[in-house]
Amino acid sequence: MLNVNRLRVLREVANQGSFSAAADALAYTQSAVSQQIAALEAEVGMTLLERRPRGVRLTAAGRTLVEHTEGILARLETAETELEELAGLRGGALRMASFPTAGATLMPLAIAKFRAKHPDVELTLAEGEPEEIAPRLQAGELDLALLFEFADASDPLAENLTRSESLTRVELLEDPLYLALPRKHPLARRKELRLEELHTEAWVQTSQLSPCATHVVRCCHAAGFEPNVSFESDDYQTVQGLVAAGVGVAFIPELALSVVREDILVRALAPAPPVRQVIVAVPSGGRLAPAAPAMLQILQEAAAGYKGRRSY
Amino acid sequence: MLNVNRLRVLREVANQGSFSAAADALAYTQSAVSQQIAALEAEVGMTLLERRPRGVRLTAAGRTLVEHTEGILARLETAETELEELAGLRGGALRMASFPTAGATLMPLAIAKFRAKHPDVELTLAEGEPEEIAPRLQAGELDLALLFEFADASDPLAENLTRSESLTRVELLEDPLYLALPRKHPLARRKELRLEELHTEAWVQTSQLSPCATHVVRCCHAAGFEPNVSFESDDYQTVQGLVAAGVGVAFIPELALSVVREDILVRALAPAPPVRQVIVAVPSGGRLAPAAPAMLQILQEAAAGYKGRRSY
DNA sequence: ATATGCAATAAGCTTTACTAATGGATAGGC
DNA sequence: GCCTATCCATTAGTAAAGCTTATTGCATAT
Repeated sequence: MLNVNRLRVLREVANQGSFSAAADALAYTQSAVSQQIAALEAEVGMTLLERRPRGVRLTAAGRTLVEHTEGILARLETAETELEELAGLRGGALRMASFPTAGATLMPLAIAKFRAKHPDVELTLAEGEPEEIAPRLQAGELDLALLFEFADASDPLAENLTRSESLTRVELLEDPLYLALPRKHPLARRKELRLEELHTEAWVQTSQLSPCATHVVRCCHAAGFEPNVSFESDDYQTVQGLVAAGVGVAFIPELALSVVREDILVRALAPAPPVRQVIVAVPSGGRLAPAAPAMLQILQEAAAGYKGRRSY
Repeated sequence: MLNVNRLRVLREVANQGSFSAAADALAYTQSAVSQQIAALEAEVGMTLLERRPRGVRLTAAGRTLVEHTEGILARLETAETELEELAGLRGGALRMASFPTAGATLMPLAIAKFRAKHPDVELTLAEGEPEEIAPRLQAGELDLALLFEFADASDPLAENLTRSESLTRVELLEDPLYLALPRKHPLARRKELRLEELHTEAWVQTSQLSPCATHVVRCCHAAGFEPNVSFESDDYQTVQGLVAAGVGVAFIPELALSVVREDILVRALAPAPPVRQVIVAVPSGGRLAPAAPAMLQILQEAAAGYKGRRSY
């Protein structure tokens, strides 16, 4: 049986008029295209493309094959479309919310992917802290939420979520916290730091009662000191600015480190860094939005792209 | 894009009613089928088959997909058929000839494969020694011939073939010669033998003037002795019988060893075994039969299956 | 209870398919 | 006429896909 993916390559070459252009269009290398076409020609035992100085042209055999390829690919698309209709991904909406950091990193990626795959589902995204979002999900105002919680802590939100019968939680990603220091800080030359070594520092934090701030304080207590909080901001770009200005040091989660200012340094905490668990929550059972599983899958793929790329 | 081969697996499962049966039909293992279906279901994000105690049944989504699959595969076949028509493999005939050993081994395999792929080409096969066949090919009585020649020798046939403008030769396979001994022969315990050690033996050979016999004699001369030929037969089953009966020892090419009698032993010759080169000859250029390239390709595949399975 | 038929999973290996790097041919600029 | 840009082919190395073997688990029939 002819390999349909190779046929798709052939069609692209025919459309573009050259191997190189087809390679660009398919996000392949020219070599890959050349090899696929060579394999296809070997398979059918004839030349499909006439090589000419400024590209290629279809032979009679090639033309025949491309015509059928159009039909085959069209039919494949029809099949996919029908499946989407069955799955309810044709029309409808998906109301989402996420905590701010993910809203700036994971979600845009996932939304772009989802749009490409299911252009007819209307997506909306709200931002908010976990403690605001969870109730709205339970109330049916949202279809899918991106939350976080601290695994070790007796986090009341986490308790609520795990117990709740009406919500399903899926662990998406572990987001470790790193320490941000001014570039000139004396401890900055070390690759790893122990929390105890920072007991004399001034701290920049997220706002007083937020789970992140609470957790930072708890960590410091565990390390035997009370953090001296000099400033608070819920925007990690601001936090980076404050650290750079020498106002203090700060914990910043990896997801908020997609952009790191030149004038600060990021260091891992030894032995084990504190971690916040990023989770997706959706209503259980019947109240699950048709598009939710598809979005969940895409989120998991996007999250996989974030794993194992810690550079600090 | 959905993977068409997976769709084909799905269709087979739907037709057969169970993974295991589909696996048999496709010459896969049950595991492979299970994995392909699992991958397909992950891809579309829904269950395609309902698992039931005595096999599986299609879900609505599965049914949709199978219907389109039928169309897609049908179109693929149409494409292949049209290509065959273009290549002239629709109708027409291919007149072949081969030397006897290949006629009993390689050719049946190749013919079966070719028939499956191009059922409308009428195949004929004659048997004969290279020296009879080559002239008939040149005369246009044949479209494709399987010959052999001895590489080291100043083989007049080989000379003729390489020089001839009207024939194209393709090297197909190297067919090494082994030594056959009666099971009780004193030298039989050794794994490899040197030709010199056999100068006192009686020999069973192919008929006097055949290229094989000539070559054996030449080898013996090179090893410094004149073989004492006690018997001649052109049928290697007969040769095996004569060796078993203790009439003498014999050279037998690997291709003739697909069946080896229990009461003889086969040994390799050290340091390098004599080899006969199996080649395919076809008329050059315009006189090439349309079906010849396809058959050549199939022969090469069949020959690849013979390589590297020497067990002696 | 046990055997049987079927699917899922794990681990290992082979094959396929891609990338990167390089070579060779041809047309067009200068 | 030579240089250079533009293409395709080829080779080697690597990552991913796909297959096999072996094992497990489940449900029904004996």
